[in-house]
Parts: sequence; structure tokens; C-alpha cells
Amino acid sequence: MLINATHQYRVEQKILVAVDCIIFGFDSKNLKLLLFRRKVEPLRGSWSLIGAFIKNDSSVLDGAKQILFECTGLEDVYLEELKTYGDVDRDPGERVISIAHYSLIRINDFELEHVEKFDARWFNLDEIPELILDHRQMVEDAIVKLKNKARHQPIGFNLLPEYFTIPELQTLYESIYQRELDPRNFRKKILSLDILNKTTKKDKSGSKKGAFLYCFNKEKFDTLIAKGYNFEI
Amino acid sequence: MLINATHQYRVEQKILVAVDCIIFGFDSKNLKLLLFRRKVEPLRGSWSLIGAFIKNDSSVLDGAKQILFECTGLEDVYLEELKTYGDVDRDPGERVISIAHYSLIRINDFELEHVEKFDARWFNLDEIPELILDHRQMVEDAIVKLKNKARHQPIGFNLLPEYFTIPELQTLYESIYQRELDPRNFRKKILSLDILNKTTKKDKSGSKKGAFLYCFNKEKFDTLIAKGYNFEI
DNA sequence: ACAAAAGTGTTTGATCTACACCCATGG
DNA sequence: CCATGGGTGTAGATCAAACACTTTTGT
Repeated sequence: MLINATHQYRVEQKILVAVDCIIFGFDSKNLKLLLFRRKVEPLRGSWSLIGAFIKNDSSVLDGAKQILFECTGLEDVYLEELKTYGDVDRDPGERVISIAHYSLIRINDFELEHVEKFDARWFNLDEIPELILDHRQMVEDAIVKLKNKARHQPIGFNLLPEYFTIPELQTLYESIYQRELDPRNFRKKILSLDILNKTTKKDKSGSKKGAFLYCFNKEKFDTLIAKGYNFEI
Repeated sequence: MLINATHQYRVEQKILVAVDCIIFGFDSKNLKLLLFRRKVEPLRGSWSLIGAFIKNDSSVLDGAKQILFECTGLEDVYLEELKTYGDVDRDPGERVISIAHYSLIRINDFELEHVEKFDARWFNLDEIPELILDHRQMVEDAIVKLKNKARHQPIGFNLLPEYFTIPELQTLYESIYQRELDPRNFRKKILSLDILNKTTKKDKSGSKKGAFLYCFNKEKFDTLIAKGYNFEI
């Protein structure tokens, strides 16, 4: 049935709509995924992405933001739509269309109390347990999207603390791309983009010599994008 | 409210879900967009994308395929999800979440009877009229996505007839990228990918000399992708 | 014979890759 | 004083961009 007129809408079928969130974090060693245990039947105890139904008075994006806030305590985090999962039988309970979103958060900002409250855990990408419904597919799709996105936009910074070292940034990109990068070439490339501010401070947690801390310079980056620069690492 | 158990679903709110289709075509000169006039009130006569509500017994993707078939007579065309438009007030009639899809079709396959039946018309991208709701935004988002996608995957072939010339292919890419390409470099690049089969036939409609017809070799392309090649034109 | 589009190669500069050593420091 | 990770430069290969003329044929 085509959309023709407002007064016809009433004869159409309404459907449950949910969002599910693929939440990535980075602990300065590995890229990680935040998973939650279902607390109730059915499938109680199974690992799953966090999700919520969309209410009539909430936009899809706000619904995703809200569930993210509820389960991590974080606002204003990187959040982007991934894909809609709309098969009729994807949820054995009832027909539910899920609009998956993925999010990149600074793992240290994440409040531990939420881990307790929601029975959540960070998993390395190569240790992801069995997930309910089509959540495993969502995760795989999100990883592919993250890899591609990271090549063209500096989203990596959303996963790092405000101040970070070049070796940390490199480790992050290595765990996203799943391959090793040459430290000299990586440093050269990232610095040539001129979107980092070097500080005079050093982080000595990783080595005795210590590595200079940098922060992301959003202004410079925005000018770069405005000029049509196709960022690629 | 979190998704916790099947038996809780019933208390959740159901919502109207629609798909809207951004249909691109190419007439060997210009990239075009297929738009439809609403036949009924309200907004009767306004230009709009074609859309349909998702039924309870149809997947989102099948819903999109079906409306595309109904309005173009075409099956098995390139169809990909674009983005969800989920603002609460985006439709003045009632709350509707729309999952926009975009499609690339061979304009010559398109049956003219459908143009009549649906009061449809092809528009050049720089002549798009005012559209209902957030359809203009959908179109803009689709154009951006098409541009990016075309850089990395050979989707252009979906817009061309089975047999096409190199200059035609170049014109297509020029109208997607909105900039001119060097004919020598373009030919060199596209042929170096080795995904085209040259025929012995010529198309003389574009010139007196005539240009050789090629067709897309999907097998070679698939091997290329399997090897992890990052196609880029 | 000429107009109009198809087709062809080379040179130059930019970018990516590979690669090896010294530096600073805490223990 | 030495083990550990941080930091630097260069040469060769590869790729992208710029660029001009010849070919074919319908009119």
C-alpha cells in the first residue's frame, strides 16, 4: 500500500521498533565491546547488546542516546546509525524491527557502577561469546563499518582519553584494522595531517622514556574537512 | 525500557514503519532521480519519493523490493538501505518511522507505463522540485552516499545497460562525482582493473567513429574483491 | 574535406613502503 | 649499565595527474 494520504494511515499495521547499541571501547591495548547479560526469561543469562524499544514520543536517535546514557552514564558520545534489522522472524517473541547503532566511548569515562547494575562486561573482539537473536551479525557489521569509517574520518579520537600518546593512537588503529602499522610511517602520516596539538607533558606509564601527550584539535580538523580533504590513515 | 523478556513486549508501543525509495537512473547523459506526484490529499500534487508502509508479515527489505517492483516493474535491482528517518514529527499525519533505501536502475529497463500509472518523472539532480516531508534531506543523503559508494565499489554498472562504452561509463562517473575526469586516465584506470569484457561491437550513436561496447565481468570483479582489493575510481 | 568523438603514452610529482639506529629513563 | 619503548630520516617503488595528437567515419 502506497503512502497516499494521512487519513489512510490508520489502516496500516504498527510494529514494535527497537534500537540495539554496539558499544566499542579501547583500554589502550585492545578494542573492546560492551555486552550485557539478559536478566530475565527467556534467554536469561545470555549475552546480548543493550537495546530498548522506541516510544511514540521519542525519536529513534533520542531513543538510542537514552539507552546509551542509562547503561553507561555517558552523554554526548559518538553514536551513529549502523543498519536496520527488519526480518519478520528475527525475534522469536514478537515481530520487532531493530535499528542498530554503534557507539565509541572512552572506556575510562565509563562508570563501573553501571557494569554492576546491568551485569555488563567488556570483551575483546576475538572473545565475543554467543549472542542472542541476530546480535552477532550486528556486531560483525559494526566492526566492518568501524574499519571503513576509521579510514576516512578521525573517529578514533572518540575512543581515547582527551590526552593520548602517538603510540597509543597507533595501537588503537592497529586493533581496528587488525594489522600492524609501521611506527615511523604512522607518526609521519598522522602528524602530517596537522590535527593534533602536542603538549609538553609526557605519559610515562608505557615506557621509561615516556611519550609526549597530544590532544585532538577539532578546529584544524574541521577546516581540513571543509576543504574537502579525504582523511585517510 | 530495556528489552528484557518476550512477555514484556506487549506493553511496548507500536509504531508505523515505512520505506521510502530514492531511485537513481542514468540516461547516458545525466544522473536522474525518479519522483512521483501524490495523487491524494493532503499534499496532493506534491512531488515525493515513492514509499510504502511495512506490513507485519513482510521484512523491511522485502517491503522496499516490493514497492520498487510495483512502481518500476523491475526486480533484482540494486537496492541498499540508506538511513532511518525517525523524528517524532517528521510526518504531520501521524508518527511514522521511515527507513530510506536507494536504488540504482537501468533507465531503459524502466517501463514507461509505470510513469503514467504513478504520475512519475525523471529529474536531473540540479532540477529537483520541492519535496514533501523530509524527502529532500533523504535525497541529499542518498547523493552523498552514492558518491562515496561509487569510489569504492563498481556500483556504476547497475545504472548502465548490459553493454556500454567507456565514454558512457566516464560520463556516468562524471555525473556522480560532479566533476570532469581525464579520458585517458579514466580509461587507463578502469581497464587496469580488468573487470570489463570488450566486445567486437561498436556503438555509433555517440560519434561517427563509434566506440567499442564493453560489459561488466562479475566473476573477475568478485575475485578482485575476495583478494581484498579496494576498488577506487 | 571536415567536424566530432574515440582512442592512445609519456613525463612529472606525490605518496607509500620498507627499513635501522639513537635517545631517555627507571630499575 | 642495561632493558624498554620513544623517536627520527631516507631511498626506491608505486601511483596519480597533466598533457596533445592521430584515427575513424558520416555528412
